[in-house]
Amino acid sequence: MVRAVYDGIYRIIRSRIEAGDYAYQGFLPSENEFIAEFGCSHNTIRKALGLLAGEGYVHPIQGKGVRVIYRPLERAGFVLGGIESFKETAARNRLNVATRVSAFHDAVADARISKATGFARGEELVYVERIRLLDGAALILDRSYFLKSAVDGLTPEIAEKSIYEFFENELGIAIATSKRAITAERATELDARLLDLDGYDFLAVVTGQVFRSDGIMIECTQSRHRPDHFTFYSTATRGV
Amino acid sequence: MVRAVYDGIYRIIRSRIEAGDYAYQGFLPSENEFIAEFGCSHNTIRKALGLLAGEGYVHPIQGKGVRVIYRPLERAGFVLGGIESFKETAARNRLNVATRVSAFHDAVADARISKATGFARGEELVYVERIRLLDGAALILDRSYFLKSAVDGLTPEIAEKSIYEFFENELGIAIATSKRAITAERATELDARLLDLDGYDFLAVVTGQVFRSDGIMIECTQSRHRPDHFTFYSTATRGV
DNA sequence: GCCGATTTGTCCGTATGTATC
DNA sequence: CGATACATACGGACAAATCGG
Repeated sequence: MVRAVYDGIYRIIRSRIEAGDYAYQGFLPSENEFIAEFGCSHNTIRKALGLLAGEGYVHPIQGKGVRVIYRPLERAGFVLGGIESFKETAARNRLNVATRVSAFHDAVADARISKATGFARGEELVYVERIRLLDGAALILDRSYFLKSAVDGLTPEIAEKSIYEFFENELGIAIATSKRAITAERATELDARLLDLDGYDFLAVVTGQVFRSDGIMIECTQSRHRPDHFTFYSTATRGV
Repeated sequence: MVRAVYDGIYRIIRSRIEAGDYAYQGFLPSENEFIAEFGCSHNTIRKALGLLAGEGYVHPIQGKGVRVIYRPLERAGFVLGGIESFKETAARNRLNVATRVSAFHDAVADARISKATGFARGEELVYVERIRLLDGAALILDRSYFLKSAVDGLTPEIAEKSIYEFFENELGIAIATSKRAITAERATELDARLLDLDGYDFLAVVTGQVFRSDGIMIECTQSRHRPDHFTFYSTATRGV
């Protein structure tokens, strides 16, 4: 895929910030300096800087400059908040990761499922239950409903690897938008049976809907995390 | 403050979506139709639509249109994920809300505080501990450090009302960016003493940093929520 | 399969407003 | 006041995806 100009510039500036080339609390070069460096237009630079601001790397101040507010994360754990798959996350954190599929069967959205997931009543689905292991400990329980028509050819073997890779490489599906809700809940019998709770009797729960690039919801997943390995990061910006 | 054109258009379209004028899974009018309606340029409409997409209201599909993916929330609780104050949230949910200040004193950032909050060592701070009551039940414990130089004139009486209103109206401070991390944690002795835990022994914890519009961090707050009243919403978009 | 109309995506150049110093 | 820097808005051009004939 050929990348857009603004995306390339965004990545370059982001990597410089992460490398510390631009100091925390310092200012980036001005927009005009970037225009001179990259040979692009005002709007293109602004789009790249807008992405960085939206992700909490920088903060623009009218009349002064664009301040760097990024610092490396201190607490270990999963970096969420953007769209990042389990495998990507594990790789970033250099952990030994495995997935075990504990259930895999078809289902039809009845009233209960429809209310919980947002799929329409009667929709044909596939139910997948996965356990995520880090360095041998079962830390995450994923319970997913997929839109059956969208994941034709999905097997337990594929689910053990990465369903996202299957989406993108085999089915050519581009994931675009996802919505998540984070809550904290008491661990259930099922959680206790499938996870290494290590004394914990509560979990951090992420319930998410995934939309294909044509806007159709194709997945609703509930991820139940042992709390000591879970952190969800989020950045918000108020319209000035 | 005079609002920007794109912001007004964004609000109009958003309110139509929330009112159901544009159906879930249906398409918005095309960009050209909006241009005709609002009498503005292509880019201005795109900026408004970009805001809606970023907040999970719509999902644009190249060559087809902009699909509505918003639906009213089902689960009661706090709407977070954007920047919304406790009072705004309570008003939206029509709850009877009160705040009690349980501690209020100056502090200096030592090694421990500096590591936990991100304030520099030696920085002069104000520590504020607040309990949020909904319909008489103590559900949330807020423990905040403020940059002393930025909140001059802050009193316990003001903290009982809204510190954000104090920021914006008295001090003329505009809050711009905030970063948050969500975790689930075991309730402490302090939590049990100050909150109505109602049998729960764990909490949803939001640790957040607030940046003033000049990019300086002025607040670091940890909000500890009883889990049955807490939900954090988030929308993510993967760069196509 | 091709072509043309429609729609969103990207990029440019320019102008003007507003805040900071 | 002027210089600098970010913010907003416009108009135009072309690319890419979709859909219907």
